Amino acid sequence: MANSRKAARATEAAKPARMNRMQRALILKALADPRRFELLQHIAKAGCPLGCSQALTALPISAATLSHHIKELETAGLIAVRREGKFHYLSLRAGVLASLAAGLAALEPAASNGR
Amino acid sequence: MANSRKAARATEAAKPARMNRMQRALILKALADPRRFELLQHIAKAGCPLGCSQALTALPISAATLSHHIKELETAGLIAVRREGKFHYLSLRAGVLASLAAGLAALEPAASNGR
DNA sequence: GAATCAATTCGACAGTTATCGAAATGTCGA
DNA sequence: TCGACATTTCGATAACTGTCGAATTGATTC
Repeated sequence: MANSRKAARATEAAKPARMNRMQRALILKALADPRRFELLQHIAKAGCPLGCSQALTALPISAATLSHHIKELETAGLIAVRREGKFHYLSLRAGVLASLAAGLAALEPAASNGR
Repeated sequence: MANSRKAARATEAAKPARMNRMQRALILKALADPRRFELLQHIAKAGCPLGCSQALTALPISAATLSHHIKELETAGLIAVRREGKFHYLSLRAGVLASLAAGLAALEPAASNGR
């Protein structure tokens, strides 16, 4: 037991860590809502952390709903929220989407083999 | 000549075609349910097309529920159902998961790569 | 045709979720 | 402290979804 293989955290983004099914289900559920996906896209494209107000102007939803979606994305581990006084800034958490993508792609049987 | 991408149609699985957001939302929704994901995993692992009855013995759900999940996966375009007389066989549709995975991975800003 | 098995559809129910307005919390400047 | 602004929480509602048993459709065999 004691599989402590989590110490290699040097460069911080190139490792698609394996994720368990609970985590995966959370993430997929978070991504499955179109508004939430759109929000995530905005965060991803922004380059710098995105302010909530900017997100609010970019999406046709109320502040309450935005807050709800932010919480979902954060709970899923997809984004990080930096709270700085009055403002909150949203940014992608590196590696999570890559992990998921790797896991999904791995389901396919290598594609180009004959049958 | 300019469209050399179309010419590579022979082997037919190595190019992640772009998918629109409606399609993507459908697929993500289909994947977001744990049972459905498990079913998809079974189909993927099976190698040969999986019979409904086999799927039914592999999952702790009723036939009605299985049928519902199969329809969801099929509607999303994730699986193909070959109907052969009394029996139906489920198989992965190649390229769909890969497409989705590519799209998701592309959201991340390539992290530590010089690009 | 009748019986049988596989799969789907129907009708219903329980649990979840996206959404909003209103109220509350928290932060900052005057 | 007060007021203005950003964000969250609360309460409620409508819509959706997973689930099942029962009824149905469809194919095969007797």
